[in-house]
Amino acid sequence: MQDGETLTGWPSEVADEERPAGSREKGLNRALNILEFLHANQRAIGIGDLAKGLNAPRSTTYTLVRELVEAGLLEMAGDGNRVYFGKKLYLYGMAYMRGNDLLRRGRQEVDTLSRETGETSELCMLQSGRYMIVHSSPGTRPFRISSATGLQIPLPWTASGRLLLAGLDRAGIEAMVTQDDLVLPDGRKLELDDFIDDIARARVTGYCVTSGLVDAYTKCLAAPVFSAPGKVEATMCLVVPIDTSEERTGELLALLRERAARLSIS
Amino acid sequence: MQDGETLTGWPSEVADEERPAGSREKGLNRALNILEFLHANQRAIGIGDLAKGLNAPRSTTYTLVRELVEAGLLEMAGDGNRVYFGKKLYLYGMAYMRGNDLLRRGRQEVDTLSRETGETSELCMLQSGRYMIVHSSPGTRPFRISSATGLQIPLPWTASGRLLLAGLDRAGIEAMVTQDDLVLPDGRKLELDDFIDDIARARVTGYCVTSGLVDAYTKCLAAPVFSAPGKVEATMCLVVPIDTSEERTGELLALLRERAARLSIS
DNA sequence: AGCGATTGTCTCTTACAAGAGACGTGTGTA
DNA sequence: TACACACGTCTCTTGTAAGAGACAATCGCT
Repeated sequence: MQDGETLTGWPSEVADEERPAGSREKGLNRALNILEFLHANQRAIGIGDLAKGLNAPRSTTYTLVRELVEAGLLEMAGDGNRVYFGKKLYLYGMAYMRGNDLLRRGRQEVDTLSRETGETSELCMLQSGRYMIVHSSPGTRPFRISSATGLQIPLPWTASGRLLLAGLDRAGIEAMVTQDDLVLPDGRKLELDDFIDDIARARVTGYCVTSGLVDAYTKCLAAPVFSAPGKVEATMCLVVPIDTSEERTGELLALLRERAARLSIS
Repeated sequence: MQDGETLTGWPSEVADEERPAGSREKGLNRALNILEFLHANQRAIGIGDLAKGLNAPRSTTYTLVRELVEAGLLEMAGDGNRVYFGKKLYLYGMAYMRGNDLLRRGRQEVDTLSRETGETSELCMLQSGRYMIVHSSPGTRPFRISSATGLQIPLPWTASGRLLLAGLDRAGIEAMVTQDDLVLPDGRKLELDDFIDDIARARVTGYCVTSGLVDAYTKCLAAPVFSAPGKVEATMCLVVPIDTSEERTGELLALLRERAARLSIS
């Protein structure tokens, strides 16, 4: 470890999953873990630290990193022995965006919305069963509420989560949330049944508002983006201070729903 | 093959390289080839076609695709059995951009420059020894000269190529170009010595202009972006009609060099 | 200088993933 | 109805890549 800092944000999915023993691990998985680890830490990491952080043998890690660097998925960072994402990933990412109308237009709508309202606005999607902020535009308030794009958050913590699951039946929903997901950051525990009720309500009303869920100061307004009738592909949401007036909340919600609906005509 | 179309743009690096025999291939490499293949074709591809296109066994391809989809690097495209890039790649790509000042600022400069001049403007870098368009902004002419980002082009075909190699000695340059690279699209053959002279001249003057190299109708103006004194990290370039007047060319070049210099202060 | 920790490379073994191929199903067409 | 061809899944074998560990070189500390 170059600095005293411990490696925070260790994604539990990366390291453990079901681990039969100290058995061998496939190279591809190791490589995927490396990418995930770099993403979680958002900075260049030394190869040794990478091996430590992932419980991977040093020799293997060196080999993999070399291959990934040659392929252009990783690059050696300036000072010499640290690695971070490479140009190839940037290119693939741009290709994804080009090939994905919804994402491309969604980013624009979110940027516009946050400029018009001054509030933080986000585009969210499901990513392998978890809620994910795909694009976020910070807004102009003196104290911004910002969250990193790519952050994965338990579905029950968010308004968007309630909408994203609106297409599923009870069994489907249960399969998507673990017991841990129902525990909020401040320790409160949600009831699964309440959550399912929320989802049903969100499906009917076509929007969802939550207050003080992930933290005590914010309210979250979300509206669904449909890729097909009944199929929620994404959500747009606004993150506003919890003391925002009823009236303004109503205005914002109407605007948000209009924009989300516009995105849906795909 | 779903449609009658043949798979064009088969990247020769992907399929052959040195192939000892019908020997086994590492899973990671196969996966990297899949990504490269999708990038070359810029569209969703069926798993069967993927296997064909990469000379990979069908069973292996199914397994790999499943793993990559689970990891989020790939996604099943709408209709069911085709795959394309996934959200994870988008996120990694954005992380790369965030972590890379030069790229982030370079994109902005390029966009600005193309808006101000109305000409096509590009940001170029070296990517594992090849010239690559990292970002491109189309300009406002009725007939646009556009090239896909991520396209890899032989270094001797471009003005930027001459600048990107400005930091290398003769041996270094020779290592970067093959005989094939010296043959232009219209069949003309460049002399290696002429190319090396061009590079030396570009190093001294701090810019490079080429006319009618990749095609007969365009002129290419390029200026270097330095990451350290003498180290060319990228180039900005303008693609203009070949009959652009001396005077306007001079103006554009001056503007281009100013902007590239601004990027260099890093 | 003396010590411990880290870095990058290399060798050798064996656990296991890549691949061949069979199977059942679905789809288009003659 | 029969045929040819794709798709998706499964099983079994064996070639090989993951991993353990040794090594020299370098770094940072006292």
